[in-house]
Amino acid sequence: MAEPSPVAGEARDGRCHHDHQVSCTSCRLAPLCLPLALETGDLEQLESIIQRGRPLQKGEHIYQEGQAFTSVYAVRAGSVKAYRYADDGSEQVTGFYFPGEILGMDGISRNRHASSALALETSAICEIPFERLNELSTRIPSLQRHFFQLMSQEITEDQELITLLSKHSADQRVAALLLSISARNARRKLSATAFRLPMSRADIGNYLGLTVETVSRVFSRFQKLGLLSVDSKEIAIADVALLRDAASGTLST
Amino acid sequence: MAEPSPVAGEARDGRCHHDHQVSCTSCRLAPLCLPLALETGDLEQLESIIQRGRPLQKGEHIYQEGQAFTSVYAVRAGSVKAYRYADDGSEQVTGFYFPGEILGMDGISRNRHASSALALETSAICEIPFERLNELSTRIPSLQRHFFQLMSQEITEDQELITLLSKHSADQRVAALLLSISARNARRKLSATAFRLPMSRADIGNYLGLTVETVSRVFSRFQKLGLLSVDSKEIAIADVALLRDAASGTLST
DNA sequence: GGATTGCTTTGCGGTGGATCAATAGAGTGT
DNA sequence: ACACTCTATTGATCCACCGCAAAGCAATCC
Repeated sequence: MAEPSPVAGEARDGRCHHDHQVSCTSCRLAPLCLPLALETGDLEQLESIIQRGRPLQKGEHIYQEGQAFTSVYAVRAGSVKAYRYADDGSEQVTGFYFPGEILGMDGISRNRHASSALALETSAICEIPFERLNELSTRIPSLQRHFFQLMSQEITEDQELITLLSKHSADQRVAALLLSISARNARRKLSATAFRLPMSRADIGNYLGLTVETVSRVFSRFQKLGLLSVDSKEIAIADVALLRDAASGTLST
Repeated sequence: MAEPSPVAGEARDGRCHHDHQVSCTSCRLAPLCLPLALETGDLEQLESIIQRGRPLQKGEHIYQEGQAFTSVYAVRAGSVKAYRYADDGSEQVTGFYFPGEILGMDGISRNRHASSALALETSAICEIPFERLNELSTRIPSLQRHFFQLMSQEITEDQELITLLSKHSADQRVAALLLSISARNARRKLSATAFRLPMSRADIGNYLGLTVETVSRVFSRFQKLGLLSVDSKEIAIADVALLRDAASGTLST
């Protein structure tokens, strides 16, 4: 069976159709640009339904579990933590979102958000009303496809996290998170080796199924082994190769 | 902000638009019926793109990781295990699928299946070519919506598994899986208290992030405590309340 | 039937990460 | 500068689960 061709006209060089950088913050479409192929007219329509909200302060919620679902959201600047409550009332962090990423798609199935999301720092978030996106999608097939892909990607990422939680050691989990953040930084043309973690150790531990203490210990050990240098939330990856070894479990010491 | 109204004409009583039971196997649309509201003409169109494949034997693959993505699949009879490979080559079970459920949606994002799926027993699987579904969705808005919902549901379920793996003990994980299977049986009008597990202990352990031995020990303990009776793969839930306690971690002994 | 193979159960010792506790540091407001 | 609070680090102990090993049991094949 023949392989399906990639979406026609898909942007390939990390620029959107406005010829903006992926991480551009002036274009309202920024978070959607990368894999999107649209006619100019369609593009204007899409742009018109995206609402640019006021900046959110650290700790402010974008939406909360159980709230009526109306929109998905795109991060334009800052960072976001998504979490849900387990039956025992404890918090479970389900993901971190950085500029150019979409969140809130777990609310579609029941017309109600299945998780909460809050800003980890002062952030700019775009609101994309889902009903209008839905209508637009029926008229613009490539947009429909794009959203199917975004949701599918979310599924894939969740499954990767499942694998991480199910099979990997504390070292591997922390290494994998750092590499993931590093890669996402690179995608935004930012430094892949030095960055600031916007979330607390507690959030990291919660996300990775570890305690704060274990996360802290792993950071200390990694520093001692020369994989990276840690200054509270400032991380500098010193040896990517070793860090990859740590992530795959093949680190010697 | 007003709450979005539910999809107009949505089936509410567990019957599809052919007035079949949810679990009907004679209707090719069975796995899609429950939440679907379509005009008769649309229904025929949808039915015409769904392909009924030959029965799969136990162990046969529906698709494999890395294969070109062309279709999603609906289970009509039997059961399916989905799994992916971790970087170290070990297997990670990401889900079990029963009649009326859809799988393969993780392949959409990269036009390539992100996981493999195989029949756990002799099974009937419908193939739904995604390109044709895509076209159809642009013409039938409620179908588009329905597929968004299915994918969103997959995300929610993955996140529930993440919570399970991250925060819960072996007892809680096993109890949760049994309750999930029980609930899915009930949805198909089958017994919620007595059923046969189609998957091996190894699969269960792999899915839940536990070893075979631990799974086996938990089954034995649950039996000793009178929560259920276990005869290899035949499970009979003896005390649902206690099992729920076990799932929430409030089991006394 | 007997042998082979694969799956499940049970026992026992080891260990990675949780838990408890104490300290140190960073951030915030006065 | 101070006190106060929140977050991070480090140490010591403990336990749930893993890993190995052996035995029991079921299905399949010759």
